[in-house]
Amino acid sequence: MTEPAPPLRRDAERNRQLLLRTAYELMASRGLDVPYEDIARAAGTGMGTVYRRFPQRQDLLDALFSEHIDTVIGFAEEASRHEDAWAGLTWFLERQLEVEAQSRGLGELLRGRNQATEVVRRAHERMTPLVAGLIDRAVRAGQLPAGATPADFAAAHVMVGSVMDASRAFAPGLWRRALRVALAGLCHADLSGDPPDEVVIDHLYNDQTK
Amino acid sequence: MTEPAPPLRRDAERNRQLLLRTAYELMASRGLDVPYEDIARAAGTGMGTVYRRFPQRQDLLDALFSEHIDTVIGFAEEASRHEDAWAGLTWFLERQLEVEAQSRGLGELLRGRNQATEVVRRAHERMTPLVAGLIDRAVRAGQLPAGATPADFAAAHVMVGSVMDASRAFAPGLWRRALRVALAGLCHADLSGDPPDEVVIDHLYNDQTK
DNA sequence: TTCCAAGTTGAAGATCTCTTCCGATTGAGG
DNA sequence: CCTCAATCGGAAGAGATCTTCAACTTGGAA
Repeated sequence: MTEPAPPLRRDAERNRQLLLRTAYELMASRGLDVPYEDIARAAGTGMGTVYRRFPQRQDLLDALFSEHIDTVIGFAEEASRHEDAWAGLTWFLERQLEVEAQSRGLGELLRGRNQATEVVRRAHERMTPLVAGLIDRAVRAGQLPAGATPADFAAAHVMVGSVMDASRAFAPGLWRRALRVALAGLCHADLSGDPPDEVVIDHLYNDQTK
Repeated sequence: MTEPAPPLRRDAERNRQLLLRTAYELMASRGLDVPYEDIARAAGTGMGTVYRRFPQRQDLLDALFSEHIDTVIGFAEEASRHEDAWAGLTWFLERQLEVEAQSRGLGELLRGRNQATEVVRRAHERMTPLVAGLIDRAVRAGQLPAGATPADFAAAHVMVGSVMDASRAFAPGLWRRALRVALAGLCHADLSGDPPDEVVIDHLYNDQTK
């Protein structure tokens, strides 16, 4: 299926790596919308080089973040094996947010504030059932109120992330306080009424309303 | 101080009102960043007319939203007179978010996702002490944990607002569930450690990091 | 009715970013 | 060393939005 992909020329491969490092740095601090021209200038190449290697921005995002996303998937898997379901859930959410705290761009990607990459979509497809399993266990254990859904954790993720984005510049640790609030809220709120539709979680993470 | 402001010619005043109505509608659904050209076209005027009446976007925003903002300030005042401090806080937050649910643009303004207008800044200066008073009372009444600050409510506001923005298109009522989570969280979270700096609340609402 | 200051319009220049493209350069096989 | 396909660089055209402005129109006072 996938083309054999002939190896790059030595100089091209060097530029590719350079561009990836440069783009990662820029997106970590400025978010995903860094203009190609800025990336090229910071890397000392021409724009054409960026476009040749990454014709679509998605190509760049995939190359940049797929390993980080795999890391997050790994967190979900490890969490799902946790004996204490609630501990697993909180551990997972905190790990994921810690990763996002390191890179504004990755946060935008994981929280769907931009067009979701196929890679991100698949990641969520992979993680949602694991989270759902943890939630079921936590509810049965009386750690979470009945009615809690994966969409509630997605919403909590978005909520804490919004505080992170709003405060990154002047209070980089404030999101942890917001996380405590969100987690305590999930435990104690009445979640019995109008359960979020199944598809809400997809929309929450994949909507392109900007 | 303020110029006597000579009355507008009849046709100009008519256009002004038309532009305000049109801009309000567009910003309610699309947010504050609607291009002037779109407003002009929708109102059936030329762009020059919009610029003549509202040379800065701030002028337009002030004219559009100041009365709504006064309404919200009124909510804060009414809430501060509530006998039950916690009930006052929840009532206020819910009223404010209901208003924002009606207008995406107003939400962006009140939550500082764009450059804060002077009007908005003053509104927060007005409301913060009222909220602080309610919080003090609620803490003394044992309704809130010690350590709760106005910044925590600002963060809750931002958090619920982010869910509102992310879900407006496909689940317009989802924010109420997020609000229940946030409020329950404020009641039950440990807020004793590292209290947010006094200025955090200003940054949260007024930062232009976009 | 006349007149002109106030008002209106939309083209046009400025910016910003995206995207393409072609002439110039270069790595690596022969 | 030679050759050429792969690669590079950056100018240039396109699209979006902002902002200004000169020519045209009109409300309303005299």
